[in-house]
Amino acid sequence: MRSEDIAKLAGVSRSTVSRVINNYSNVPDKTRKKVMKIIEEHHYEPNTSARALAGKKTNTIGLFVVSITEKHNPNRIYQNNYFAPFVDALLDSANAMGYYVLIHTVYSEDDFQKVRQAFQQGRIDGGIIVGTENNMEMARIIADLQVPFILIDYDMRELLENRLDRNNLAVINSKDYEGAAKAVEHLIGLGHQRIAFISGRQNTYSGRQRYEAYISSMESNGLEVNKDYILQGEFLKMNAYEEVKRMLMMADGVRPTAIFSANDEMALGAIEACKELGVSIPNELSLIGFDDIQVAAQLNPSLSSVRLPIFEMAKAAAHSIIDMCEKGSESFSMLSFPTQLMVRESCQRLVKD
Amino acid sequence: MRSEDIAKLAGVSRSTVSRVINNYSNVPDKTRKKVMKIIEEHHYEPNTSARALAGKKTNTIGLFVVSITEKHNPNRIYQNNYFAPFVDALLDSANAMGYYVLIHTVYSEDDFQKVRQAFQQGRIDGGIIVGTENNMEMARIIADLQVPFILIDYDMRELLENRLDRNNLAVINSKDYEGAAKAVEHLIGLGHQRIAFISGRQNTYSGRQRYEAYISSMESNGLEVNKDYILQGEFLKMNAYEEVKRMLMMADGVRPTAIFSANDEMALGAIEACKELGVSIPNELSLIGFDDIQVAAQLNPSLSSVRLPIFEMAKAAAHSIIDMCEKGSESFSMLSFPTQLMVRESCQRLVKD
DNA sequence: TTGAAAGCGCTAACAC
DNA sequence: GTGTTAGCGCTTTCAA
Repeated sequence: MRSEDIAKLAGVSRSTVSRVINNYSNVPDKTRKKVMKIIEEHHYEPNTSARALAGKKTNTIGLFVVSITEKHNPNRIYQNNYFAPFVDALLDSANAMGYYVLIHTVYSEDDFQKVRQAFQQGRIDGGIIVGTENNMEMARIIADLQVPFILIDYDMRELLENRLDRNNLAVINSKDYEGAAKAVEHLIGLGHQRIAFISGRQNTYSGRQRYEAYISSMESNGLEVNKDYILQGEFLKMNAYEEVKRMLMMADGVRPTAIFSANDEMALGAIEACKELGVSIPNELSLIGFDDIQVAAQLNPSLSSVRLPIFEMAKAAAHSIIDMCEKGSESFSMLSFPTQLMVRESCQRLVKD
Repeated sequence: MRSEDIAKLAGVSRSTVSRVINNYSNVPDKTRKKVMKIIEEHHYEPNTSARALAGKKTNTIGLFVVSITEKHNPNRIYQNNYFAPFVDALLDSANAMGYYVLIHTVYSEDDFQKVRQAFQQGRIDGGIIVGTENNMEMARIIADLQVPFILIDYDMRELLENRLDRNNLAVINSKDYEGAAKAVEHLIGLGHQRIAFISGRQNTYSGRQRYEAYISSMESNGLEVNKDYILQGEFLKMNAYEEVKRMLMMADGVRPTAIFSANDEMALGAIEACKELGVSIPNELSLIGFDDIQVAAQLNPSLSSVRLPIFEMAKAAAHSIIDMCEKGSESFSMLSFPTQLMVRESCQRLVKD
């Protein structure tokens, strides 16, 4: 069934059918109704390719999930408690606004070509990029596309240094720095002074932010930053487990009394290490994670963690990209969402002895 | 940059460019190379809409995630530990085969129109439907589309009764019945006789299968099926929590010694109820769940559970649908994947007293 | 082995 | 207001 068939049945021309479909004002109510009736009766759907070819939008946005370092991580990105809800909320919002979402994973630099391809092939009107790395090279390629795009969790400073604050480009971030600072301050408030930090990957914006917040919160409170207390966890549970175990076994006399982990996944590794060495949480060691993954609240003791407003971010991303697709954007924009410290059982006031 | 531009630069006609792009055999190596060079130099990508309009495939498959009963459940489908890895694996496989994936959620009967629309608008070559319900009405609509489609976890008997074993249609299931039977037999093997069951939604295939397996395993082992021991959990943690609490408080003298829960989510509810009532797992009560969600292994005590081969199913779905899109299918097909019982700490041999 | 030309289903500029 | 017509960028007969 094509628009011509509808036209014939309704006794009008294809142009009129097109005008009805596209809600043009210059068609009288009577004609509109007549045409709509036929359309509905026959479940007619205009062919998207033909519309796109004739200059219309595709009403499709691309979501590219970049996860290069995790290419060989069995615990892939959708298992990842950050991306799953992000994808969920994004689909919800986009679908509710009548948009389709094309999702593509990017597990290698090569895969990244898919982003460009999806545009050049005319598959999508705009795109969103979210991932475990925030590669400026990629950001530049995207910016050069001159097409609506949203970057999730990118470093504004780097973006500005590279003059990537272009039109049709937007950045949506969470306030990781603020969240991490809250976590460290909370521990300090409980009397802790020897606070260890399990670091994430430094090639991610959030990894760097959380690290910087730890350092500066310690320093601004006059606390010593002990290098032995800074563990390289790479955001991976396994690494954190090994590192925490090593630290607890080594620093026997002067163990830290608290750990701030740059994500919950690594906090789980820390918990395992503690269990193995018989170190009690929170009695002997307080622990705070980051991300507030689902398990956090279910653990025993439940894990304090910094919650990111993933849903709000995804919703904002959907609205923002669709807005840009439909109206274009005359400016660069940036949104930054606040975090929330979820205080649970894994932290305790330090008892002086 | 259009094919005509490439043609001019290469000194050939658009037809020849098209032949090169589509890998036709009747173009000499020399010409092919010449054209390819220009294409690569200019990062030319043929417009998908134009190709589709001219009769080619879109190389896009649709993934429809149906979750009608969960429309208002804050803990939506992607949080769902079943769908997240399914989506992950499907994307992986499809993308690796050069296919794009269009994902759409279906939260209402109305939304279901999107499935039909996606086809009629020419957005996708084939589709996969996965969800929390297995509605025969929907299956029929899909079958009538006469287009490559895969149904995940549908009841074959119902499908056959409705004569929906059509060409271009395939079903991929997990052996829930077998898995549930294994779980119950395991408990029986540990000496349990009073085994309670937390039931899932009966409007799902897996919900029914797990229920039936429980009943028949009990009966075939000569054990009494006590109606008070069959709890309506609806696959929801909250319901399970309430029901288990009610049962434990009521059936005080003759408490069950074991519980088989139709999913892990509900097992978590059971754990909470036990904790509250001071019932020790596994000392006083053994517990097995279903799905083997990520938390299961991390709980203390860790939760025994039946693992579904989600990844394998998703991979099979991707391969199968792409195969159907490319070659069509002259028959109906069905694949059924085995489950695996993960024995952990939440079950104990019954000590006779 | 190659090119010319028709056509896929739609939109939009133009004419009436 | 409405119809006619010329593309949009590609594939694919058909003819050479």
